[in-house]
Amino acid sequence: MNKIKIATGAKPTVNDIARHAGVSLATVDRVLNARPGVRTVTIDRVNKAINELGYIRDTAAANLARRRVYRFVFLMPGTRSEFFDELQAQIDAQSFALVNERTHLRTQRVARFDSREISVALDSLQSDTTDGVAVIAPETPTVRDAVARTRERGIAVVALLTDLPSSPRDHFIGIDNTSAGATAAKLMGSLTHAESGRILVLTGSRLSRDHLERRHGFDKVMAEQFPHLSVLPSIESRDDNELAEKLLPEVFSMRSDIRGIYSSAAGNNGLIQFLGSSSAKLITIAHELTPLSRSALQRGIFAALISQDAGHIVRSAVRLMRSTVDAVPFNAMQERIRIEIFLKENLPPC
Amino acid sequence: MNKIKIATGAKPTVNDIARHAGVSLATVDRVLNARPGVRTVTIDRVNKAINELGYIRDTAAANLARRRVYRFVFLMPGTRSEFFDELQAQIDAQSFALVNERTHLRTQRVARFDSREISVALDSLQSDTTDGVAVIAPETPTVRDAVARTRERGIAVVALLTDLPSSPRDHFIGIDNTSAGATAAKLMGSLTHAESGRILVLTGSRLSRDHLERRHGFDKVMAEQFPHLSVLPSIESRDDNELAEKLLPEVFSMRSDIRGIYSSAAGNNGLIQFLGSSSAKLITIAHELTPLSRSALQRGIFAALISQDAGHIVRSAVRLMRSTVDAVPFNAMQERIRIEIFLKENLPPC
DNA sequence: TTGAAAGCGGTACCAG
DNA sequence: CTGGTACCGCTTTCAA
Repeated sequence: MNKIKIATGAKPTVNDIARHAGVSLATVDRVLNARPGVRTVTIDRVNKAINELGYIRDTAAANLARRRVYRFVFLMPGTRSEFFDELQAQIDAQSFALVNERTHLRTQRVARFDSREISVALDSLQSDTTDGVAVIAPETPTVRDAVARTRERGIAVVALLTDLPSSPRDHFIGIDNTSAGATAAKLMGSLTHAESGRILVLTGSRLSRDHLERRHGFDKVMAEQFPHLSVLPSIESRDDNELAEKLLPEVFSMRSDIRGIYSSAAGNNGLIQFLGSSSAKLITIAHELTPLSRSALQRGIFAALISQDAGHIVRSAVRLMRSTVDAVPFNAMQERIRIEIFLKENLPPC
Repeated sequence: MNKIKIATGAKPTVNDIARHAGVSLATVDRVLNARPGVRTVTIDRVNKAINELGYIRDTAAANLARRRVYRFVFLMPGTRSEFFDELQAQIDAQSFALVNERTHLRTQRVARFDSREISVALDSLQSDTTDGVAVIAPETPTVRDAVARTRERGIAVVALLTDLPSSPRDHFIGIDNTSAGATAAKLMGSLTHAESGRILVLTGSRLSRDHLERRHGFDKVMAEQFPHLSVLPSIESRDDNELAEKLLPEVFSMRSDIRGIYSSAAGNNGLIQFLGSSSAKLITIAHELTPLSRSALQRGIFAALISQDAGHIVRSAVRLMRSTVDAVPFNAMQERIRIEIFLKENLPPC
């Protein structure tokens, strides 16, 4: 069975391989890194030694000798939101923590959440200064082509938050938004003990794939499991103030049978303001754990929160870009971003 | 403000420090590692250079030169359960993944979940073969003393799953079980739409601190928020079969007003068996995402699951043991284990 | 097609 | 108390 691998106690090194195969260090290295200029017979000898000794390359030492550094950029929409701020904070934190892992992070913001601008930004990335990019972008042909060009230049591309399945991105890091919407619906239906009534849905940009998916998942579960509650058409506002001061008061003055609100967008400021001053007894479910939403949950203004961990997303993106450029495998389980549910009871401290 | 740190582009190395301070490499190393035999004035010169150049030590290179290896052991109760199996699987997976991070993991099982045996196992750990231990143990004076002795021998000790707050353990890796119980209660109360009725609680060992805490958190929230549902005294069984074949049928034959079951223990096998064959319409909430519980959730036998990520726990334990032995800081946010809530809708695929 | 030797950023032993 | 130097495991010229 295990006649392979002589357990000498110590892990074999390139020197052991060289000696065992009767070649020099340089040749072992050539084989290890698939460099040209080695006879097939020699390659075989080296590989035989590698297998027999059970050699595993020490990546830390290799990176040291190679003076390898990873230069990654996070391409983010200029749109401000508490969640993007949190993401930015996590990038900065990692950026600092990663200096002694030879990994450099930088953030680049494009003015708007716009295919054209994002594609220009992607095209401006040079492979001699950038090894990988994590991009938050809508799924459009323009973006798809820019992603393809970027990868062709030898830059790893990972999609953040919203997937680009039609693009040749290397990985997607984020949640399944259809499931997230479905989860919100299940919570909404369970927490609302009314016999009947309506549910209001607040959405971000109707153009954004993730919001559509959330809405879709939400509607499906509401219809299937909670038919006594009917879901109103989405309302979309350009900014938080407009929502609080105009749209919401308008809707509530017209209808008195609204039992719950599902806010699938990122900004909750206006909503929280409105709820704080309103006397309506509502079940409100929103997305993303932020200082504002945490406080709303704690005060009972929000009933539940669906979230994705910004720190995890950033760390995952870095690991995946690294494993892409190194062409090494990664731990799929560790990189899976969870759809987190927060109630007041399981809110992490601090 | 930032007159410090000359941005030469490249990160300064020990050589730069030595040159800048006008001393040798060896002296820089002595200062860096707080080794004796350096004049205060020289120490100051070196530290000045370190600050001026903004030196950050390359841990990978240091570990290479030092030929440092980390040898950690996971001390687990022999008690089998799906969750412990998952934990074991994650340890094995990490063990493999960590070979080229110079980290060796091994598992040691004690026959029973017993203070005495655990303390004997801890005492048998030698600091020349072990750098750290992650231990799952009940909080007793015996364990506390063994933990103290182990740390005195220079071995890092972290508590897994159940905290040992009165022990001098270096870290606790796990969830707040009181909050976990509270979360279960909130879900139970929300998902049970009955006007009145009783809730059955199944517990593991009544001796285990985490089960007591879960029960406590559960009772508190039930009493405060759902007074129309009354919680029955815990029932505890020695094994899963006994539960399914004797205890549960007995209870249900005596009471017809049971609306929900909260299983705070780890084993769900017997419970699932019983529920599968029973016709009672119940809301059941259990702990830990495992193949069995996942399937039960998917089939609607369980309404919700409270869980903690075994992979995360193992990775966290390793990182914390490492940062303890190296006496370097760690990222508290990353090490915080979340109280995860799973509904059918947000179950991760696969 | 192959090998010798000089590092990468640190550590640690030995001499002075 | 301080400096010189070999070396950790691997990569990379430069010659042969």
